[in-house]
Formats: sequence, structure tokens, C-alpha cells
Amino acid sequence: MAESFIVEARREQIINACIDTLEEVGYVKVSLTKIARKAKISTGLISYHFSDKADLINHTLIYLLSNQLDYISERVVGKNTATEQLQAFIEASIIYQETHYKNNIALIEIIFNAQTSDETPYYRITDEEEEDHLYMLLKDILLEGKNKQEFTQVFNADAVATIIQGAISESMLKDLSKVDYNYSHELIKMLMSMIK
Amino acid sequence: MAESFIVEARREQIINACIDTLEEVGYVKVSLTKIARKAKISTGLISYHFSDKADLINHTLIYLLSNQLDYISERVVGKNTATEQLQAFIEASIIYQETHYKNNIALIEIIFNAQTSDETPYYRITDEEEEDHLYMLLKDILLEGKNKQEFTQVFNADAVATIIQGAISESMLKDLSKVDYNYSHELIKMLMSMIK
DNA sequence: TGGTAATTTGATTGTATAATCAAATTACTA
DNA sequence: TAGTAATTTGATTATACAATCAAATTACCA
Repeated sequence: MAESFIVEARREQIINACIDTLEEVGYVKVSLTKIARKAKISTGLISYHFSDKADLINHTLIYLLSNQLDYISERVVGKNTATEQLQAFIEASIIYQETHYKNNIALIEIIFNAQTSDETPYYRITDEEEEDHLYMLLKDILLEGKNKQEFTQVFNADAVATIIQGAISESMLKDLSKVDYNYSHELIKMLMSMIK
Repeated sequence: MAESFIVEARREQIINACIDTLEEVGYVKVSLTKIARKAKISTGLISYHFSDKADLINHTLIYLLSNQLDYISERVVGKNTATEQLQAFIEASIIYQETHYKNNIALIEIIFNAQTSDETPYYRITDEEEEDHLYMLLKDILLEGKNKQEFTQVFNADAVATIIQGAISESMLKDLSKVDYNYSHELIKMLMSMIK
């Protein structure tokens, strides 16, 4: 359907304006008026395509998460050993942050501010249904490495996956370009001495 | 001065009401009216004691940070070896999160939302003047351990300090009580195999 | 080409907000 | 005790916002 194409293009345009505005002014000051101005459309048009502000934010979150997941998993699959996969996972995660700065800021702004309809902030949700795909991918790599005897140290895969995710997130908040060492490289080196 | 005492007590009361309200409704929905209601005072009184909303948030942030720093450093000093100090640092950090849940939520809400007068979010500030006291404490422990040959592996203290801070922050977002392993214990074990 | 449905506008409505301030109350001092 | 300063109230002001909707415009099909 031609209409479906127009609708999809418009929705994506609005989502991108939402990302830009989030990066510029932050979640607290984001408004439909500002998003509309950024997209050069009227405010009513946003309401036509999204049921309300929360709906727009939700779709923006989904868009950002799937972008990030695609980028990283593309670079992990195809690697043969768990060691190479783990290395690719870390490198891709950190490079994604550097090359998709705007997306990352928008993601942080949403995760630390948006709330579900029952007022629970997203960051306080414990993934009951294991919906954190990146976490699952990471844990699978660790378990596979254990199975195949690539990683010979005794370690708890959940704990190590959490440590790795934390180490990656933390680097998001530091300006790595202003640092005199290669964080990605250091992190991989340290990790290997932990599990190999 | 008697007035100074009253003023200090009132300011602390308002700061505590601010923390409670942040934890309950989140930064986006926090308002002077709600904080005043929580403290059972009028809105005007907040304006009398703080120049504006940003000023109140700033003082609340300072209060939260110094509380956390005091708690952790109290448990680190007195330990004799760098190994013990590092262990105490990690244990205290994680226990603080579990026992001061409300403070931690309020801290997250502020750091990921408040902005300086030139609109820069706090979390995007690169600590130019090394004002992150916890980071400095952690890095000092690592360097001391290196100096005293307690930590014999080759490692970059900045990178490892960042990894540790990330691993601790990440655990803040997981409900550790719903996990079947001792994260604090696993983290320390993994770390020691990295640096010892 | 004409007509219907989809898309888009922008003005309007109701609500929440931060900050101000005159007036009331309380604390302190001489 | 009287008077002055500090503290506190709550109504008011100005501003920003999300959501709605009638009207205008555009796309599509027969």
C-alpha cells in the first residue's frame, strides 16, 4: 500500500526528530512542540501518527534498541570462536557508542526517565522475561566458550556478563577520546585474564 | 546563632523531602508543590530557603554524594593492605546501594536529568578537575597495590578503575536480591584474578 | 475528471508549573 | 513587655504544555 509507505516514512521522520530533540534538550525539556518544530511539521501531525507522547517515546526506544542490537550482532555472528565473538562484542559495543553518539544520548535519556503506565521507571524494571537481547547474546558467548573449553577459568556467566555490560556502559559516560589509553583494548585484555 | 540552626534544620528537611519525592515520582514529575506537600510546608518556604528549583536540586545532589563518599571511605580507611582496601571498597559500594536504596534512586534521577546553567547534563560532564572523589579513592588503591607489589599483573589503573565503577553501577540497576549468586563476591574474585 | 479517504494544519482548551509577594505569624532582643 | 527581624503562608502571575478538533489540503481510485 502506498499509504502504508507514507505513514511509515512519516513515523520514522518523527522518531528521528524525537531523537535529535532528546539529544539537544534532554528528556525533561522535550515537548511535542519542539519535536514538531525540529521535524518541520505541525504538532497535530504527531498526535495523528502516535496515540500520545508516551507512545512516541516508546517507539523511539524500540527503534534505538533494535538499531544497537543489529549493529552489534552483525559484527558477532560469523566469528568462529567464542574468544573472537567476545572480542567483537566489546569492540562493536564501544565503537557503536562513539559513532552513534546521538542515539546513545537519546537512549540514556529515555531509559532513565520514561515510565510505564503504572509509573515504574524503565531502569527499575527487572527483565523478567529476559528481554535484554544484548545481555542474552553476551551470556551465550560466555557459556559457549566454557562448553568448548576456550574459557578454562571457573566463573559465573551471569556475574561476568553483568561486569562486562557495566564496563561498557561506564565508558559511555566518559569521553574516551580524551583518554590516553585504548579502553576497548584494555577491557578485552583484562577480561581474558579473568576467564581464559 | 539560633537562626542558623533553624535554617540548617529546615534546609535539611526540604532536602530530605526532595529525596523522598524524587524516589516516588521521578525527576520529570517532581515539583516544588509536591516537595512542599511531602515536607508539610508551603511552597513559598522552599523559595525562601533555596534561590530556585535548580539550587535545591544542586544541594540535594551534594548531600547525596557526600553521604555515599563518607559511607564508603569510612570502611576503606583502616584497612592495611591494598587488597583489603579494594575488597572493602567494592563491598561497601554494593552494600550502600542495597541499604540506601532511596538515596541511590534519587542520585540516579538527579545525575541523569539535572543540567548546569549552560544546559549541559551532569552525566555528560567530563570531570576536568578530577572531582569524582570515589574514582580518585579507587584509583589510589590500585596504584598503591601496584607500588607495594600486591598487584603484580600489568594493568592500566584508569582502565581498571573504570571497569570497577561500571561493574558497581550496573549492579545498581539489577535487583541483586533476585539473583542466585553473590555478585559482590564474584566481582572481587574476578578482579583479583585480573590484577594479582 | 470527480469524489472519497487519508493526511496535515494551527488555533483552542484545560491543566500544571515556578516564582513572586503582601500579609500573617513566630522568634528574638533590649 | 514592646518592638524589630526572621520565618512562613497561600493567593497570584505568567508561562509552557499535551491533547483535541474543525477545517484545509493532498493523494488515490474508478
